[in-house]
Amino acid sequence: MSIVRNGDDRSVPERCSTCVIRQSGICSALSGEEVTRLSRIAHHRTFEAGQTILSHEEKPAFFGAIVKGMVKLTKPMLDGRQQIVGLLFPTDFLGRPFSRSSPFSAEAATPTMLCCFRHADFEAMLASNLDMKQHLLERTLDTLDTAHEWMLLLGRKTAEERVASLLHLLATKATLGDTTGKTPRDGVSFEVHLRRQEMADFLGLTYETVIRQIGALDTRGIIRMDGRRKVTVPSLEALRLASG
Amino acid sequence: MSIVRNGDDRSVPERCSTCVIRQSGICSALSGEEVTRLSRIAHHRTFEAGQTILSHEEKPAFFGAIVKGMVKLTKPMLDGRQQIVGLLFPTDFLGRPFSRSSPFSAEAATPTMLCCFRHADFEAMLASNLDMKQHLLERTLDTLDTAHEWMLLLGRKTAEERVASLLHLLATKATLGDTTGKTPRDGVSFEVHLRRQEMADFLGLTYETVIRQIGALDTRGIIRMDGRRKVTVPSLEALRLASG
DNA sequence: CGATCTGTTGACGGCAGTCAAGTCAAGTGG
DNA sequence: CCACTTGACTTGACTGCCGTCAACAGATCG
Repeated sequence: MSIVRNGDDRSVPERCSTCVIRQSGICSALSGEEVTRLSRIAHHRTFEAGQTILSHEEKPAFFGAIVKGMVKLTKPMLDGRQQIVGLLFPTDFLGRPFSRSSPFSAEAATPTMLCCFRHADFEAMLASNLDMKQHLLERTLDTLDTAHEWMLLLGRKTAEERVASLLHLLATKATLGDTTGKTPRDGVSFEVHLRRQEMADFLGLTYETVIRQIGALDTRGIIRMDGRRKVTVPSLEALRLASG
Repeated sequence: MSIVRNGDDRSVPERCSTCVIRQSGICSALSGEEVTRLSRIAHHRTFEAGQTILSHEEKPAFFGAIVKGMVKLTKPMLDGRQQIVGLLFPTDFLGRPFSRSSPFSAEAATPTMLCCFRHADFEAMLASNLDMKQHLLERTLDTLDTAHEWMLLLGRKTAEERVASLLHLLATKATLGDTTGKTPRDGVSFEVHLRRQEMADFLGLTYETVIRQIGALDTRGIIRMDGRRKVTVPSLEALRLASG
């Protein structure tokens, strides 16, 4: 095994065919033979929590697929206000093809592993592989749908509904991690890896308000906090109702 | 000329090659020969202001490109709150390919003309025409970028900054209509075709607040209102600064 | 054991929402 | 032509949700 430095692990994925995101990542559009070709231009990189992956307005060096962890996309204002415009989870695609500069910056929210492709390599592959382009188009359309959902949240939902929405999203993503295949009817537990300030930046609130609304949801029995990070949701349906 | 009924003008565009959006619409990805093919499956439809084009959660019957007018995309909540998640202008693409149902409803905000393609026809054309798919992908990525901009607005901007941002957008779109080719240094005038409530639904505010912030921008000299719809912007740059 | 970062709680204030009149413009019908 | 209606817009008074400011608690680490 090669030594892994943060953000700079150049090792080639040993076998794309056994990769955890092979079935649903951008590479799922490829045939077995093509994946072999892909493995030649792909390399894994790891990032610590808090480490910057792409900087706003800079030309990005690479594209990537999230293999493990969570990535947040943020847009800044001149005076320091900022908004998180996207959260990426395993199999999600990171990067902005066909643009000179990234319209957002990307930061690892948890320890993260990416499967990266150099800019030129990836766009060449896109040009020659139609299924991959199709896959990327469908992914982008889905991302646009979720962006619209969050616009509804930011424009019209109350603070409590916003916090409930975020926790519902995180609960859902955490459940997906389980390979049991069934949705648990009662009791979902998971860890919130976002700090209060990050939750606030995602929800268009202040971190004090996030804290208070978490408290309110706890009091109402819709969630149960166990320490600062562990959340238990007795009923996903109740949480969904609370999210508007 | 055939008789045009609202929303039901089935006439074939006489000559796509002379269409106002030929240079930059979805059809700009097509060669001269292909456009001839396109003109066989395209038909124009007109809509009055306020008329519904696509209903939320219903299977859309067609896709289209905006030829003239303005279309708003809205997402509703169960209790009546709603958020406008997109405004479409000439050359913009309307519809959600690869989805059984539309995640938003579309309504004509002004008298509007669309160039429509039936669902099946369009997806067939998309499958066989790679440049068209490429064009749609790039358009979708651009749309996603603007959605991110509006998330920043909805999450972090003040009421005055929001109203200024919308007026700046409308001023810019109105200027594009001019074929002078140059950006006017001083004095842009245009009509706001959105009602106050619609502006509020786009900005995540109430219509009373929109009215007050328009008044505030007028008082500050950043815009000048002439009646209820006519807006004059002495300096686009000043308006941009006021929009955060 | 202090330094630092994150999270929590309380007091207070302001921006924007809510509620309620009232104005204006356009249309309708007697 | 005028009374009446309707819908969009405007203005004012008041409220409250959430932001601001500040103090404090816990956790982690050198």
